[in-house]
Amino acid sequence: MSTPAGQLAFTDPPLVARVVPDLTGLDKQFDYLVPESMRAQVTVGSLVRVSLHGRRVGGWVVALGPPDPALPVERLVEIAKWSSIGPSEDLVALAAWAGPRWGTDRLRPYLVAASPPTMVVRPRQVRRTVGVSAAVGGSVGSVGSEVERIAPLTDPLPIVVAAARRGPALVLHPSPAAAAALGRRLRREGFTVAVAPEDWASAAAGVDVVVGARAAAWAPCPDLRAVVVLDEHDEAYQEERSPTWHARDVVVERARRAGASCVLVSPCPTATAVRWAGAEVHDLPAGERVPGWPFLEIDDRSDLEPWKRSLVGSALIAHLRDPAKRVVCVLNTTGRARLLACRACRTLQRCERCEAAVAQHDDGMFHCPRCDAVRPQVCQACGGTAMALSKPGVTRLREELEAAANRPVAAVTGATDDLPAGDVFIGTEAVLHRVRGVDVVAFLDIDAELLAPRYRAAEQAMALLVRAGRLVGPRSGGGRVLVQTHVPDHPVLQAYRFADPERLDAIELARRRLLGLPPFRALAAVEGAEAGEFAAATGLESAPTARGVLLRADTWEELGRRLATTPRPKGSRLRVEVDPPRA
DNA sequence: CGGACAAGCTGA
DNA sequence: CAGCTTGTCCGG
Repeated sequence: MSTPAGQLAFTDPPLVARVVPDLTGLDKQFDYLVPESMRAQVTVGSLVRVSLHGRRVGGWVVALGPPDPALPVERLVEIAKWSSIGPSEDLVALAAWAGPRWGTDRLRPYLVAASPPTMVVRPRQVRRTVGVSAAVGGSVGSVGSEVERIAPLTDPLPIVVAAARRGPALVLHPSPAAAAALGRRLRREGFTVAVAPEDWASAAAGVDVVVGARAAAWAPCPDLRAVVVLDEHDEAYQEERSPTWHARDVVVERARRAGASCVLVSPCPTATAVRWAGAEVHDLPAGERVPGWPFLEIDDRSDLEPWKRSLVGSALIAHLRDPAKRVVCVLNTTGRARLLACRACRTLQRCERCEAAVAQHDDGMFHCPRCDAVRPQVCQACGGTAMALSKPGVTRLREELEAAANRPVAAVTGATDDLPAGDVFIGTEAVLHRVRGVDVVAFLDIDAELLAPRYRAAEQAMALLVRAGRLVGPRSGGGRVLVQTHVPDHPVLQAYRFADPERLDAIELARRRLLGLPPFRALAAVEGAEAGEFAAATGLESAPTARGVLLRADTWEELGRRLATTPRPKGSRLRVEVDPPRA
């Protein structure tokens, strides 16, 4: 095995590794010499330690090859240590694709997601039970790329099992806990399963199914044959920090490169998914579809005069007064009120410093959402102290609901630790993640979601209604979702009511195409003091927004490439969000 | 990222 | 001009 070092130095050409250091804010790659003793271990993707500028840092090998002619071998330092196996070569290549796709030239965020949580010396061998089917003709492109539109209450297990039978499969679920539970069910079906990220070593060795949440889009899965994305519409699939990569888009590309099938499953697939699938959007037959959709009760309040618009309507009161019912009320306005007017002089209350409309928090004080100024509840025009709450929040509504219900009502916010006792709750949409065993979920102001000034508003509202529907269960069980609305004919409400979300596809795609929105064109939000300057330098179509600039291009590739290659203004702290969820 | 070194401010 | 802060550069 060991040969005199002197001989090798003459016979073996030097091998150079290009290394991405694991340092945030250093988006550069460096070349290192691979020592003879490490040649068997160091591969593309390996986690190594190298000395950089006098200190030891971890990093990833992203390429191996002969020395760069511009950089003589004598100037290179040897890799100090091989630490762990890492992402496979094809995942390193996928990371290189993802960089510009989400507007960056950094590989690190993706390599982190693709790496084991703890060092792995060798894959942990687990036997596969399913034979690897022959690769599909060697041609690149997905086989069986489709959207499966199931009902909110339909069990997706048969779709996952079918994929797992096809060969090594990667299955994503938006929630880590649900992904782990799905893993247990698949084991009971007889498959070998690795749950990402904890079973990274088994996944790398090869199992029947790798299952996990968003980051599992980057989990190892050798010989990948099938990909399944469950609840494709869920926003948890998009990384909230920059780069804002989306797990669905990552696995769609991954499947395409591997020649694997890819199935996106959802009761309300996004416009992106529907356009991607083209003709391959499959629906359940009506007989199976309708029972899987919860009952939607629409409280049409469009005939009420604006000043009579209490957010506690008669349909809701009827449910509240039924002591047998557990009711959850959803309102996405926190604090006491988001908009207030003086009862005496009718002046809308604004910030004295910056003129923005002030909100009233739980402490009763007026807080400016823009400049954070605080002042007591006194009208800036006439000194009056009585206020009309034009846009009341959770705190104020809790009192009103309690009066209407004649029983205790608990407010549940993101900050609430333990779920309070009782059978009536009010909170922002976070409450839907906290409470279970519910008879009625009531959206006090669904219009705020349906008509929100965000291009994905309709799809996001539908997702919210689906989540609520899963909480109340099937129509046969008596559960119901109640919406109070001034737009009872809104396509989202009608689609839900008739268990027929297919009708939304054409409407949504036409609107997106007309307005030049994804999936037809590409969008990015840039925020920060230098956003305007940077936007101009990209040469892209730009429009100012409240917090910065919105950039547009015809394709994600062009948008991302310009964002990645345009130099940032000197000490700029820019926030770049490709496909911003709140735009 | 974090160390090295240079340029700028303070105090006598 | 020492002593310190703040900024810019750079790493293989």
